[in-house]
Amino acid sequence: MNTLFDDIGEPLARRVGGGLAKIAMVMRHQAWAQGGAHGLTPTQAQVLTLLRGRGALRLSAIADELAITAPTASDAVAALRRKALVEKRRAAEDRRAVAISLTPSGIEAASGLTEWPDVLRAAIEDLSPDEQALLLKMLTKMIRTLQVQGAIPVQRMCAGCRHFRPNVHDDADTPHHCAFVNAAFGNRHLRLDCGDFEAADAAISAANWRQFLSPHRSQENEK
Amino acid sequence: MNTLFDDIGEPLARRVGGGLAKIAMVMRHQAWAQGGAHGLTPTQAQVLTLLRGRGALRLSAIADELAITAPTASDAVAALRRKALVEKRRAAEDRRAVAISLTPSGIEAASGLTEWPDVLRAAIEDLSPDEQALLLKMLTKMIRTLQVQGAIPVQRMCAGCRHFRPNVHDDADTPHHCAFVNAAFGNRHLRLDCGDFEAADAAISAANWRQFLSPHRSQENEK
DNA sequence: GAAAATCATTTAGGACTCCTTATCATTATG
DNA sequence: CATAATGATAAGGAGTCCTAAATGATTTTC
Repeated sequence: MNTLFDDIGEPLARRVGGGLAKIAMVMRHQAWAQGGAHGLTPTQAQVLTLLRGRGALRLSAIADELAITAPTASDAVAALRRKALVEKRRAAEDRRAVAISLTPSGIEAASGLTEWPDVLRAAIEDLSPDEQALLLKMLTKMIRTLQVQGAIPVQRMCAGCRHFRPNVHDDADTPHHCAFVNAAFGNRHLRLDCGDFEAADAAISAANWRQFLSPHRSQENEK
Repeated sequence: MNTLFDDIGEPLARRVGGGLAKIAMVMRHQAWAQGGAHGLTPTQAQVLTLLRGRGALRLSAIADELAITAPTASDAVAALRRKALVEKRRAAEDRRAVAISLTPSGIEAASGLTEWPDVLRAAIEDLSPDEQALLLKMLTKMIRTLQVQGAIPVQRMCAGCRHFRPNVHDDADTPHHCAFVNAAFGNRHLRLDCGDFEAADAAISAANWRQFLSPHRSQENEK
């Protein structure tokens, strides 16, 4: 079982990390190229995309979501305000805070951003649908781990959602269930940013997670 | 077969891309945090790591590998030279070019960089070994696609190497073969940066690739 | 209910990243 | 040999990203 290759070279996890780093490099490069066409930097484009999906946000929320410090976020937002793509208003509930939202031209700019750089899309679509579904599941796992570790803020994803019922159906194609829309779905449908997300409490979330990881519905089934 | 979820929301490839983007975000954030401890920026750390693995390089080679422009690479190298971590020498063969190499303190700094940020390593190691092997295979595919498209320079990876013989063994655990070390290996052993890499010519590379993608050794076996 | 602590954000300042365009040397090429 | 093409750098500008130190606004505490 063990081969020559198991004992030499870098450990598997490190090689996987190296591969992810290369993908990340391409994404960063693409982000510059794509944003440049619209006169936007990667960070600015990210802010726009974030606001498009989430509506008005605090500065601190933007900083958290993008894993940057508040001053950096403030810089980026100021640049966008200069370009009249966002506007700042004092928040009603907490008048220390500001609510940042897209202007009409910001909405337009953000929608133009949706188009993905072809190179990366091609690389993803080169994988079979099954592989893509599997990859999505693995990414979900990794992101969940990062979230639990506190490396990124809570994501609005199926894992961690109150409505998520992993591996409750016998159909191998669509084993999961979403209680919100009351429908079965599969790994290929897993979401990383769902508008209907509601955080589950810790105990449920942890139980769900175990259920998601190991599809063996041993005890449950016998009842 | 088709469910409600297939018709609403973003397409699978886009969600996968979104997941990769989140991972990329974490990596960038970690790169700042890790480099900061050594007084290095992410780009500088990348240059150091690259030189550690590859020895002396031209400036243009560094720029290509990191997917940045020559001026940017020049900036980063100049910053490293100021810190006495690299040295520049005119190349012997082409006196327009410079050969950039690590100084003793550069070697030391580069080896300190090897330690990965725990958060991401944990996220990868949270996947089962089988999943990691599968992920590595998918990353290999994606990187190969990017390489064929010209988005990144030729990588010194198994896919594309003269010594690679994909799916020639019946053993499901180690189906591939490396003619250089003359040993069987599996997906979990795939390399993205191998010192023994030698580029295969286009025809062989393409044939290998098809063989790698579809493990059905139909015709070959009957001979 | 005024002083103190806390919070959300901004300023200030510095090192770099990244780009485009332009300028040198040096090889190639016709 | 004169005209490309190439490898690297300079100049210049917008922006990223950080830490540390202000501002205001809002709670807390005595």
